[in-house]
Amino acid sequence: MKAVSEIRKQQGRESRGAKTRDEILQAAVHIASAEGLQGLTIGGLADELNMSKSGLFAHFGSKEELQLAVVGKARDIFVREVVEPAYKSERGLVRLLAMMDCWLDYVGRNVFRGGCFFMASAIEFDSRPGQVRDLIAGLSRSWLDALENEARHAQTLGQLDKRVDTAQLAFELHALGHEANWYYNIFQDKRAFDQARTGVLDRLRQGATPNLLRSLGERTASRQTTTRKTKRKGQR
Amino acid sequence: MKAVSEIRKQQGRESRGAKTRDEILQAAVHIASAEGLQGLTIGGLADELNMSKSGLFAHFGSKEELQLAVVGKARDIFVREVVEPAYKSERGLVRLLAMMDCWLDYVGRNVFRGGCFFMASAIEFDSRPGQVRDLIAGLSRSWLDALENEARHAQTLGQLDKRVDTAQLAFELHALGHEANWYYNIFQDKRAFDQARTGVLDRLRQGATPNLLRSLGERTASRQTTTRKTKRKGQR
DNA sequence: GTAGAAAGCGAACGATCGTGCTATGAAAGG
DNA sequence: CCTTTCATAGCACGATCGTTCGCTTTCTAC
Repeated sequence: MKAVSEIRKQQGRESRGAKTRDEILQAAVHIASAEGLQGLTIGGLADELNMSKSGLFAHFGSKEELQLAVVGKARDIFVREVVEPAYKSERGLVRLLAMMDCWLDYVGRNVFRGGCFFMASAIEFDSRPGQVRDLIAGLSRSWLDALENEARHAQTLGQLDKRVDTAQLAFELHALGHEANWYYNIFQDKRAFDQARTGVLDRLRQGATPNLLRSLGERTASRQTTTRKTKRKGQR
Repeated sequence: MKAVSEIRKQQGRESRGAKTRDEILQAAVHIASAEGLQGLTIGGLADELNMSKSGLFAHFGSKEELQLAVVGKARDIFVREVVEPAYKSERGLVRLLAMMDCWLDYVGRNVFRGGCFFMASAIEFDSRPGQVRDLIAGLSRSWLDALENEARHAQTLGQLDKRVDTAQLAFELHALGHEANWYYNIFQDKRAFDQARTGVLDRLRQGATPNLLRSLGERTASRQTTTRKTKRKGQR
C-alpha cells in the first residue's frame, strides 16, 4: 500500500525519489540552457551530481522523457521568476510593462546559465518534430498570448488606443525581449536591456491614450517623439 | 611544381579537392542550420554525400575546422542572398528598407533548411568559448553594424531625423528580423513576415523626415499614426 | 610514360552516447 | 522482525562520436 506516501505528497512533503528527481532537473535545466537539450547528456549530468548513470536514468526511462521533464522544470522557474512577480502589478498597461520588465530582468540576472531557456530550446527544436518541440512551442505561444491578452485588457480599460493591433504589439514586445536575450548573450553587453526597455516604452507610449500617457511619463525619463539618443556607457 | 593549379585557381577553375570541399560545405550548412553545428556529424555528413568518413574528414582535419568552414560558407550564402541584392538599392533609407526586406525574404524562402543559420548558431555557441563563437559573434556584429551604418547615412542624406539614435534603431530592426525567423520556424506561420514588415515600416516612418515620408508612403498602404490592425489571413 | 602529389577509401582506435539487466541498499508496512 | 517496495549502483550492450593510419586510386608535371 502506498497510502502514506500519497498523503505526504498531498502535504507537499516529497518522497525521497521526488526530491532527487527535482535536484536532477535543477542541474539539468542549467546545463541544457547552455549546451542545449541535445547536448545535455545523461552521463555528464550524473557526473555533475555524483550519481550513477543508471540510477539517474531510472527516474525518467528515456532521454526524451528527461527532456520533457526539463522543459517542465524550466517552465516552473519561468513562472516563479517572471510571471508571478509581474502578476502582482495591477492589470492593464502597468502589468504589461511589468511583464516586460520582469522578463528582461530575469534574462539579466542569468536565471539560466546559458540565457533564456525557451529561446534556446525553441530554436534547437524548431525543425525536430516530436513531443519536446510541441511542448516548447505551446509554452512559447502561451507567453506571447499572455502579452497580447494584457494589451487587450488595457484596451478595455481605456489605457490603450482601441485601434492598436494587439497581436502586432505583442509581436514587437516579444521581439525586443528576444533580441535583448540574444544580444546580451552573444556580445556579453548589458546595454541590450537599456535598448530593449527603450523600445518597450516607445511601443507602449505610441499606443497609449492621452490620459495614461501622463502616468507612464512619470515612471521614466521624458522622451521626445523620435527615438532618443542614449549615452553610451561603454559596457564591454 | 604546382604552377598550373595556381593559375587555374586564379582563373576561378577549382581543383578537384576544392570542388568537393565546396559540395561538402553546401550540404553541411543545411544540416547545421537544422541540427546545429554540434549536431552536424561527420559520419552523417559523409553518408549524405556518399563519401567515406575519413575522406571527408581529410578536408578539414578537425571538427572545429569543419565548423569554421561551415560558418564561412553560410556567410557567403548570406552575402549572396541578402547583402548583395540589398546593396543594389540606392543608399539611404531605401537601402535600409531593402536590407530588411531581403533579410525577411531570405528567411521566408527557407534558404537554410532550419531557419536563419546565424541566429541558430549564435544561440548554440553563445556560452561555448572558442573560435567558432568568436567568428559567429563577429559576423552578427557586422550585420548589426551594417544596419546602423545605413541609418546613419540616411541621416546625412537628410532622410532620417538627426535626433534618432541609430544604434537603437538598428537594435529594433534587428529584433524584428530575429523575431520573424523565430516565429516562422517555431509556429510555421508566415504571418510573422507581415508583422515584422509592419514593424519595420513603423520604425522607419517614425524617424523619417517629412519630405521622405511621402516617398515611403507611396511604396506601401497608408497607415495611421497608431499601429493598424492587420486582417488575419489565418495561415496554417 | 612515368614519378610524385593529391584525393579518397576501409578498417580500426578509444571515448561516449542511450539503454538494458541484475544486485544491493534503504525505507516502509504489516 | 520480516517482507515488500523503492532508489540507486555496477556492469555490459550496441551504436556512434571524432580521429588516425595505411593503402589504393586519380590526377598532374615533366
